[in-house]
Amino acid sequence: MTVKLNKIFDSIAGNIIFRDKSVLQINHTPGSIPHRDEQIEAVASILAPSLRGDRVSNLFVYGKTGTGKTLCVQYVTNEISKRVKETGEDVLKVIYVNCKLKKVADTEYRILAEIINRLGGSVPATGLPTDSVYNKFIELIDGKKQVILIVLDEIDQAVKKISDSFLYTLTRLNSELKNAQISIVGISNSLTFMDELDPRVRSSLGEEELVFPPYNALQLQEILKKRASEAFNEGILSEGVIAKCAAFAAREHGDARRALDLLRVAGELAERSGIKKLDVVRIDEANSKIEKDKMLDIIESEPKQFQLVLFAIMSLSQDEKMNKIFTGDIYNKYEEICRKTKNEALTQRRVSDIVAEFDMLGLINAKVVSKGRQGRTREIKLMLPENVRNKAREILIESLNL
DNA sequence: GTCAATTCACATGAAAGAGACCACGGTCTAGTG
DNA sequence: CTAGACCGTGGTCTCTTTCATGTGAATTGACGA
Repeated sequence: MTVKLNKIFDSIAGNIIFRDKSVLQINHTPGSIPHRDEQIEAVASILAPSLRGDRVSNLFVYGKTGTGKTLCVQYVTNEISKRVKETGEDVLKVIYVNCKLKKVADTEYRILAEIINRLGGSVPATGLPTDSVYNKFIELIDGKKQVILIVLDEIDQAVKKISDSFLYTLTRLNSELKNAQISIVGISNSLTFMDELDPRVRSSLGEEELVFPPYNALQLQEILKKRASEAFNEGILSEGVIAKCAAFAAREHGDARRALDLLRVAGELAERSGIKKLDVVRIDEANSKIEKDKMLDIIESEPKQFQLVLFAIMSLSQDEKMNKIFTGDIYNKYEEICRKTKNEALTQRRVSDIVAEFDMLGLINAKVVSKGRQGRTREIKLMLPENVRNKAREILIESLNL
């Protein structure tokens, strides 16, 4: 229905650039997945026994973002559940959980609760002891003979937050089940993730492993061409646009998602400025717009204390004579700002962590340096590009009502 | 001049507290027959 | 008698604080040449 509506609206708006923009959206599932035949086959052959209701090996999938991991696994599992439905036997359930989604599945409890909810049971979002949730889970699935295939996407994020013990519990759950069987498919962005796991978990979880290599520029081009032909109207794309997009994305470790984003945003930009052609310049604009939006989004959605700290950093780096900023400076400035704004100041310990988090987010670049007798600190550089700073300032001033 | 000890200013860890949520079970209250 | 309102308890989760320990090189100061 929404697709239909979109089409109507688009045609009314005299849409000349896009034919079907949704093709470029991240949640779009394409009909075919180029350059991933090998991986799809591998996944399929590992998961195939589930069709007979047999337990399948736990599978572990690595690969950088935008290499099609999630897509392939979802594709295969969809096909399998389709097959199962055709045969009419109810022997398999596939549950997909994205562990990175905050407030949904980023703790042991919530992941479990999410799984149960997907299975049709109901579990409150909070309030129950974890082991009683486990019992409920067992009760729910062990009623009959079946295979539960749990796909844990971005599993590295989850483990980083909550230790690997829950994976261990999950893999060990099979011994408590009389009828049902659980298999786990873990999807991870980090290639070194497996090394950091507890050896017991590693051996039980990593029965099968699969690596998704990044796409190279040529492959990206093909993917883009395919999608672009569906997404854009004829003759919109200028020469070299696709190639440029692919090149950009290939630089970012072959991230196809990034490439598609780039193309979409470029299209939107062209549309908004009323240009009837999508040329190479637009890609550059789109690239910087994506970067900018990403940063501003992060800044805006940050909690108050984080914003205060960031504001302190920004004020300091605006000051010309401060060519190097250290943690101590930030803390002093931060305290001063808190006093002025009647906010309560956090401890230095906490601020130190906040600074570290900004570093992770890429808003700043922090390097631990030792200055001899002057101690050890982080040397901090603000990474916001010039064209973002003013806007960022505005956002901060607004939300902190300075 | 050389070399180890010292020292600074935090980094980094671990543990525990505060406060917000929430479920569950028991008790109380008001409405109903 | 019963449904719903209203606690109290016990659980999770996030953000912090408190207490402890770690750390890399400039500086110091003792030592020997």
